[in-house]
Amino acid sequence: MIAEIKVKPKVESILETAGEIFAEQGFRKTTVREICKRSGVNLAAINYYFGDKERLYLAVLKYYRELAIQKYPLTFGIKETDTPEEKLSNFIRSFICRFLEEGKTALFGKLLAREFTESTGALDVLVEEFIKPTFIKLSSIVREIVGKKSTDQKVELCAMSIIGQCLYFRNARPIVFRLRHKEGYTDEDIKEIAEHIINFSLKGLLNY
Amino acid sequence: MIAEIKVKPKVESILETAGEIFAEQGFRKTTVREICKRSGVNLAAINYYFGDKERLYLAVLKYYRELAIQKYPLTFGIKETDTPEEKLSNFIRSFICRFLEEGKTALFGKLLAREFTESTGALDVLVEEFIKPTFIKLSSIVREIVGKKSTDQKVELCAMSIIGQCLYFRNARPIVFRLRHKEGYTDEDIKEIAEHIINFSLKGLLNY
Amino acid sequence: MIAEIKVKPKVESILETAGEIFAEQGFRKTTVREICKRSGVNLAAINYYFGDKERLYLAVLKYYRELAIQKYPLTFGIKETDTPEEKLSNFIRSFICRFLEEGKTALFGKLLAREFTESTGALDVLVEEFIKPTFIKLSSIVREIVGKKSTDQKVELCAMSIIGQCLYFRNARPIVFRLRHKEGYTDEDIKEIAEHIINFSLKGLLNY
Amino acid sequence: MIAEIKVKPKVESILETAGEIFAEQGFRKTTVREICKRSGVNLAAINYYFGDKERLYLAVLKYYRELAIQKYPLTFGIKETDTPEEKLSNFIRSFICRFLEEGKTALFGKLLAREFTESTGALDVLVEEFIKPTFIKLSSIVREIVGKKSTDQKVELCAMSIIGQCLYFRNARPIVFRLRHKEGYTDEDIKEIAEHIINFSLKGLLNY
DNA sequence: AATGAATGAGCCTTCATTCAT
DNA sequence: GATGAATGAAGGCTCATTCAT
Repeated sequence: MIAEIKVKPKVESILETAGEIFAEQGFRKTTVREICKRSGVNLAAINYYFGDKERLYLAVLKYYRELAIQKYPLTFGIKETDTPEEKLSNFIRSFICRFLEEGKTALFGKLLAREFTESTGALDVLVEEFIKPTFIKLSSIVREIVGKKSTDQKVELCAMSIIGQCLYFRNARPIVFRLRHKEGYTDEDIKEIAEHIINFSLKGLLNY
Repeated sequence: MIAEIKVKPKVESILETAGEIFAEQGFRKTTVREICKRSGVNLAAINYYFGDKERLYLAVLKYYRELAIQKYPLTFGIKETDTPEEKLSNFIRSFICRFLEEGKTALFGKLLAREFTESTGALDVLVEEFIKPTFIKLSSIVREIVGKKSTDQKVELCAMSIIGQCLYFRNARPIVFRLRHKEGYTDEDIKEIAEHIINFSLKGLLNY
Repeated sequence: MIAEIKVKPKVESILETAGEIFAEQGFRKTTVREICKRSGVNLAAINYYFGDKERLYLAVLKYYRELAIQKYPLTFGIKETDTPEEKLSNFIRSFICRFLEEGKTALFGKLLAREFTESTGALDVLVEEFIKPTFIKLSSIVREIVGKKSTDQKVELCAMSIIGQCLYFRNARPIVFRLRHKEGYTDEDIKEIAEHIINFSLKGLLNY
Repeated sequence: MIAEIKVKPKVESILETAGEIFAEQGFRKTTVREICKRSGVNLAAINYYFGDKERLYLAVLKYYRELAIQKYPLTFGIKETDTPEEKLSNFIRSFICRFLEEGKTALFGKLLAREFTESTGALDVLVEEFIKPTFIKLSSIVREIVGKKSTDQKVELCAMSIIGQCLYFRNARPIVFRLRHKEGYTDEDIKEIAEHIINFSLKGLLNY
């Protein structure tokens, strides 16, 4: 029946298209005209649904964040019964997947990465709601591994070393591909990268 | 003699100012108007000297790259007589300084970082002339440390782990500062970060 | 009974709100959005009830004209038994009150004043149905005072001199307040103005 | 010679055209597009020369004010040797001419009148620099006529009565023409109006 | 009868670029 | 060689209006 063909609500369609374009071109370069055109809606629609370009951008960020969290919950697939080393491994695997995999969730990573160099004011919320919790989670795992003797300062630096490695493969993608003469990560690549970071980091944490 | 007072050529003045603004605001947000105003030159000067905004940007990149290389040669302060571990230490210290220190050279780091997310076509040259040599240098050091048994693939991953850590502290600056409630790195901070990465990485490289 | 609580019809609610906003901001600056919002009706209601913004405006003008006439009939509180001088005095007092008093009726004065500088096509009707009768009334009073010797031309000029004075205190309000460093007319002010105009005009009419 | 044909500077051309349109349609209704089109300049010219629409408007006001003052100096053709009555007569004649005559100077009157009902923020300056001086001038003449016994308050009201009459014939123009079935004032009309107001007002001022 | 959703036209402004001198 | 004057293209946004229900 015709009635069953439920059209994807216009709002969602705009959010998705806008997300792609924002991720690809950045906030400034992106024009609302293009978003509307590619979404098949009127130029005034963005004003109608979101108020203005900036609030659309914030909505996009929120939308993709939800999507990302839904697929990769902030627990990072960690069970309380895991050993500290297992926890770290799971964290890294989950983190890597979240950001390196292609698809909608990777898009959030792209948007996030853009905020680092071209902050639009949305960064504060993102840090508070997304990055900080992740960082705290990782720090607690690191603490379990290095034990109580280490200073908080050192734990923090170690956590950053781990995050830094993971993000490099996502942020420096254009570089990596140029060095490797490739055009994308295969699932195999991703797995290999994750295992490497796990191995490298676990050793790095020894005797801290 | 009056004649000897050589005014800094207009071109150079534009390059410097433009670099600051590009680094601070990114390519798109930067307007030629602002560059001209802050350089004290006519609005048409940029088109006259450089053709257009994009070619000015490329010139800026080139200019600051020269400056950076001049201050921190691509040898990274490494002597052939150093032990492999010393070489790595020196490399990391040099790399960290190059990108974390404030001043004109750090500016190149900023510009570079922007290219990652907001590539303007200049990236190819930068990779070839700047990033690749750096990466090859680091890889050869890693190779010395892990020995000949390891695969090239593994060496490459290790090199990336090291670069990733170093760059995190520069690219994720806004995050780091938000997490630490600070506003910049002191010389002490930079030193501490460098030593941490050296320590973490040397252990990470064990038994590869 | 519930049924007896007769809600003020939506149409009237719109007319009142619209009148206030039109008077305050003028036709162009006023947006249908604001009218709808402040009236608590749907954005489409105005087009539904009135056709478009302009026809709403005309309806508003008509609505407030009725209200004004209802409160201050076009007789201007003049009795046929009054002496000509009493008639003029009453006319001026009534006219001044009509336009200087605050409240809904003054609102009509505001709308009218706007039509002078920002005519929307409604002026013709207003002149015919409202201004002309007033002017004819005043002219007949003036004629009674100056006697039959004077020309119609002169009578007309005198009537205009009187109207001009009255309107000045309403149209030039922003100026008057700036000159006097006040923010509105008190009842005392209005009375004083009326008496002044009566006095000034009666003398002005002598020997015409 | 071609060289002698001195083109009217573009800026002035814009000011003139803009003045006409602003006077005719008001600030809001006027579009920069139309101004540019009728001035034969590019759409961006207004931004280039004036910054934005509002600053263009202020420039227009200033331009026409200068023109008006140049033609009708603020002395109002009054000599110190005149009797008070002559001074008032000259003031009124000058004032009437200034605002009723057709042409560029009348345009300033139009713009001024608009500010009364559709103030754009420029009113403050206009009051201070133009209206207040005029009012003070008139008040001093009135004072000379009524003598020292009268209160300042009464002098002020009388001055307003005079101004009110004069302005009525300009602001209520559309009404006057509709009542008289005419389409403009002839020089004869203007003269007659002036003499009427002089006569009416001089008598009105008696025994104050 | 009444409305929430959606639209089209148009406006002001900005910006890189060009042109005449 | 260098610049002040001027421009064309495009962008974000606002607003009255319409349409499907």
